[in-house]
Amino acid sequence: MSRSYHHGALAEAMVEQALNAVREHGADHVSLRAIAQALDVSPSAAYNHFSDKDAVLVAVGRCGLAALDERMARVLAAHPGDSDEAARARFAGLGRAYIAFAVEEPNLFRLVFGPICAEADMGPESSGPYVKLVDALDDLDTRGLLVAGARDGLDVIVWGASHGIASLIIEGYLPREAGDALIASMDRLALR
Amino acid sequence: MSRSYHHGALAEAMVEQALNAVREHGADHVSLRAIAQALDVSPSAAYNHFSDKDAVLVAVGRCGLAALDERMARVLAAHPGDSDEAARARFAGLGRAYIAFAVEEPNLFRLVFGPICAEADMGPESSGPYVKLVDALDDLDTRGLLVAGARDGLDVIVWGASHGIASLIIEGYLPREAGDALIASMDRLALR
DNA sequence: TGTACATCAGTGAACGCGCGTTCACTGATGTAC
DNA sequence: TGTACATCAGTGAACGCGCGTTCACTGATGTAC
Repeated sequence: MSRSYHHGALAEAMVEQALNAVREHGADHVSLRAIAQALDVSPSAAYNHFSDKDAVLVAVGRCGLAALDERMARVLAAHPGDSDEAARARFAGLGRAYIAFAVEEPNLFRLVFGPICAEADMGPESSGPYVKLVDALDDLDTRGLLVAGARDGLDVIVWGASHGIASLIIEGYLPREAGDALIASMDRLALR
Repeated sequence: MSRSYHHGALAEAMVEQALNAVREHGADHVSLRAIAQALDVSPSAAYNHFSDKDAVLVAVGRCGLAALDERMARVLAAHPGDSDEAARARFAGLGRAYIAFAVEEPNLFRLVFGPICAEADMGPESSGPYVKLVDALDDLDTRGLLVAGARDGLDVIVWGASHGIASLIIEGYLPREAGDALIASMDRLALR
């Protein structure tokens, strides 16, 4: 009960608090002061752990990216096995997971793929999600499930299309169903 | 020279000034006061013409959307005619124009497709760019240039992929060449 | 076990800022007779 | 053609705000001897 002078894990607590604030209000409307206040800590306490506000947001972005990666990992785990069917399911599931993440956590999605995190070399190309997509496509290709000649550049199309449709959905330009339509169309165009 | 009391066309001038500010610094870093100052006008003058700041930004967004539409119209005009080749060139050109707009005017692109303009029912689905894409795809389809069964849902894929890749390029997650790669891959997958 | 001291992680007051917006006002313009 | 008046489009001062960040400080903790 007694609040000790030293918080003990302020850095983690601030990131967690900031994460919730971002999820709810978007990264643009998060302030260090509000986070500090929510944690009953002085506004300047953050500076013992972070160089500035953006550093906190980047940490939040890392959490967001990890959450996306975890969703994708869960999908892979849900469709194990060596069969062609499982390989197809993994591919479709990854796309759905990406879009679901955007729809369910739009503010986090915007932060993760927005300018603040982009500047922090936090690129998804070098991390989990992209690697999982590449692996899934390679798997399909190895199994001869891709249309002839389709593999080349397919990463970029699939990522781009998923990302674009996710963005357009969360801004209200496309209906939610566009996500499923995309998966179906990609299957039809690239898989045999 | 003599600055008259009445500006004469303040609304247009503010939008133009705001447009330049958005292009240069991004919509997030534009302030009404700075715009007013640049036009040698009091900070409150804007309120005779706009209900609030967002109204100015929406007007800027409309300009941005018009600029995108004009680019696309220019591409169509550059490839006139009834031949299959022209139809393919129009389709590829539209995609390239979309991505070029994003790359050359990233801040405008972000504003046009961002939350502020999305709230203002300024959707591109109901306006020039999207209609041009649909027409180009219908044209290809009529000519029998699409892979069998590909037309359905293709608008969404193509728009989504273009939008996603454009976004990922301007945030630095994909290289510029990804745009051309996308066009090539879409041709390969959907056209015959 | 006790003590001196360095370091860590907080405090809280303040700086300095720019912002969107409101308000009472006034000069300029247009219109009706 | 001249005059009265309504309306339009500005002014400029002020309100009230929250923000990121700095700074000198101090209480708590850990370590060496």
